[in-house]
Amino acid sequence: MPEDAQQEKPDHRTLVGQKRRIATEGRIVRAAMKVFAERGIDVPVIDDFIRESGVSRGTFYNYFRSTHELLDATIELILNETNRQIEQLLDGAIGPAERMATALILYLRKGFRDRDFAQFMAGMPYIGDFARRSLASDLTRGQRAGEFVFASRDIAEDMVLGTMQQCFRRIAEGAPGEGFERDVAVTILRGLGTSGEVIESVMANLRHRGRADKV
Amino acid sequence: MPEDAQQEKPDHRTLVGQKRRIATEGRIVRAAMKVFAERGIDVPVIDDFIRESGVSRGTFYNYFRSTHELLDATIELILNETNRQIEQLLDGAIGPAERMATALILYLRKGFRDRDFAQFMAGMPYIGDFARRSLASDLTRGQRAGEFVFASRDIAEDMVLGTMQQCFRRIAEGAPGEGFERDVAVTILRGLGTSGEVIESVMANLRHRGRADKV
Amino acid sequence: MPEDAQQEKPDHRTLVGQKRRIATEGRIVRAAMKVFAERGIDVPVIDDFIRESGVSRGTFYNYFRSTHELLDATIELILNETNRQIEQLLDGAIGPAERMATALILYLRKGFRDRDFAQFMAGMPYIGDFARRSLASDLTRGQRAGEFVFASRDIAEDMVLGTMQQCFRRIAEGAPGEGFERDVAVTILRGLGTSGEVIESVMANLRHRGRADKV
Amino acid sequence: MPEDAQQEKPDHRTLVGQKRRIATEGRIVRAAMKVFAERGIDVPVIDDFIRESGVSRGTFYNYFRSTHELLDATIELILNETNRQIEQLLDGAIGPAERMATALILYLRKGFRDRDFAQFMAGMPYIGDFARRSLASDLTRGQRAGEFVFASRDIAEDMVLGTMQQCFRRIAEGAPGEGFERDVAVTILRGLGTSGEVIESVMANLRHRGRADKV
DNA sequence: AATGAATGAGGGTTCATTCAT
DNA sequence: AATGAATGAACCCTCATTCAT
Repeated sequence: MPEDAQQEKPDHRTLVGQKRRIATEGRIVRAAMKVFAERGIDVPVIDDFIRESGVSRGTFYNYFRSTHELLDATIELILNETNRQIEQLLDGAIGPAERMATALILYLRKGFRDRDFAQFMAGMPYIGDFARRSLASDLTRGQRAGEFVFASRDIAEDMVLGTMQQCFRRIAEGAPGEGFERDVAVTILRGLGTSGEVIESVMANLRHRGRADKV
Repeated sequence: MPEDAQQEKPDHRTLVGQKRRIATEGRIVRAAMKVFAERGIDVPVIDDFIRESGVSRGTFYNYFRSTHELLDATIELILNETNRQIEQLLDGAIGPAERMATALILYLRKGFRDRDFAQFMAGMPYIGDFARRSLASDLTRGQRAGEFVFASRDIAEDMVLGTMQQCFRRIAEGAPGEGFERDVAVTILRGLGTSGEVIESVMANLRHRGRADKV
Repeated sequence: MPEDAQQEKPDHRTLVGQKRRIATEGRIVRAAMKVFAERGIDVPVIDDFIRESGVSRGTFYNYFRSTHELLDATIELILNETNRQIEQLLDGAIGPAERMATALILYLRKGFRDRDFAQFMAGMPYIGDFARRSLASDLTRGQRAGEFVFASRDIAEDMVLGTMQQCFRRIAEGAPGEGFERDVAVTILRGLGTSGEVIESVMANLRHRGRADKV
Repeated sequence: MPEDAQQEKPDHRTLVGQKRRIATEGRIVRAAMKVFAERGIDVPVIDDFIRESGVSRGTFYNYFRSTHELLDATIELILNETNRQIEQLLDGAIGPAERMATALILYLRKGFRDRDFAQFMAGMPYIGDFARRSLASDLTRGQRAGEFVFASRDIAEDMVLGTMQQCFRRIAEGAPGEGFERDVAVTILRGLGTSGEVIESVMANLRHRGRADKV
């Protein structure tokens, strides 16, 4: 019966349409990260995004109604992706301080390999809000385990995030010297009140396991 | 009659003109700090500055040819002024760690008293460049004196500046709890590798001298 | 199986297709009347019509190539339908003045019952062109019969149409008082030069026959 | 003293500025009437107004923030001006019916002389709101004086305005025959219930006085 | 030196139209 | 016949900058 044929077709069309939608949205967001990294968050104009992504003006507006909406989507995508990658290498066997050091180092290394990423992280004022979510629980656990000693968790957060942001800026501007990311980790652990012995053992472990070479 | 004035006192005229120039420029820059604090550095438009300062469009352009030029002038003015105030309270009698702690605390307190200032400091990515100048020599002296122990002066700078910027953001968003600025100082000194004893004595001294209550 | 249907009943297929065509076109035009009524004739965009009718963009263009084409079709449909309904109640037994009064009243009553219709009639500048066709012969007959006395048939038309349009506007804006449509008919007949006696008898007849309560 | 000179100058500048503002606003509104007349109220775009008036985009927005705001200003200006002209010729010596007939005729004659004006009046749906103000009191007075006999003042208004609007349309489309405006006046007076004798005397008076030839 | 009306390039947004499925 | 993603021209609006006074 013709009616059956009618039933089937829409499904096929719908599926094809959905796939295309997702592909196009991805294309725009990928391009957006690069643009935001290169030009900051307030300066770029819609034209920059459509030029970089290769879609038309109209298509851009089919997906995002402002650069701000696009920025949110971009941050979400980039950080989720990175966190997923890093989380894979952070299995539960290690203590809070080592976990913290590893994560920081992996983040920075990603910045070394992908200059756009470093610049993106350096320039986003809103990243803090996103990052605090994952940071908070790590700080609490480290404090309970006695590996972190700080008077205020807020200030601890500020220190970690602020330092990381400045370091990303440095990476983006031109590669800092050998051992940079390890030194950053040591500095931050010190600021978190981790004892010298724990710091030494953590850093030694990292060297052995080589975990931090991935990502 | 104006004509007489013209004939008789060309000098007077010039002097008045010069005074007016300086006064008008000051008016614009004062207003600009508030505008930059409230709206960031990329968003505000010329109209915001002339509305806040009360001068006309044409007058604005007599003094600054772009918002960027105005931003530079504003940073210069604000930071010089603040540094001068703080320097008065930092006579040579004290050691590098205490000097560092005092300066940081005084900066933060200024943020507490003047929310615009805190927001301004939180939002300026370029402030780092300016601040590093004064920071560099302090770090070197502290390292020589053995009060700071860090592997990389670059990273030490990043940590100090990054942490401070995040803390200004927190101040701007809403007053943090009691003892905030002292805790920040302790956290930063730890990050700089200052030993626990030195930190304790520095913080105790601050309490006695009460220097940090000024500014 | 669809294939069978194809082989066996090409006629059936064509018929179904034609029926669907007509049904879809009707759906779009119905929706269009509402849209034109609510938003006027220049403001609505294609999106308004496809949203209201529930068809897709592509389908819309299968039927109408512009909103102007759609407007023409809509006017044609609405007025033809209304005229057919009214004509049924206007059998030849009555004289020109009574016929005119009845038609006007029936039109207005349709507006009372269907606010969209009233708004549509109030907002269409082109309706005049359409309505003049049916109006012209009535005016001529009334003049010959001596029930209408006017110097210019053009002006008589303008008066009838203009008054009706304003009255539809009033209906659309909020229901006018009791007896509105009868008063309108009297006013228009007066303007057409109908004598007081004829007007009275016409209006009395209307009351008796109750014809005007339909539609 | 120089200060005096300073005091004087701003005044002069201000005055010059104000004059220019008024002149420019007038230029835009004049052009707008033509554009609205030619293209209706929803179709024209900002470009049409700036092309016709010869000002720049930016200047347009210095005076009006939307075409709607411009339309309001235009209606206000055109109708006030016309009313003022007509009012001069309507001194208190004449009765309501004559006053009404004269005003209608003068309005229509203005349409004859200025085709843009006729088109403007024909196309403005909002003009009714404006015109009703002046119409209302005339109708009331005529009713009290026994020269108008109607059941509903609302409907009387609708009839006058609706008829006039259709007649302006006719004028705009191409000049109607000799005696058009007098016939319109007669038709409207009839619709208002004015007796045949009063209508005759009013129309005769108009012929004698010749008042209606002005404007 | 100060004023503010005028300017127009640049950027934001909408929407009629096409076309592969 | 029906669908809806993609397109880009056309429109809207802002705002840095100029310039006559």
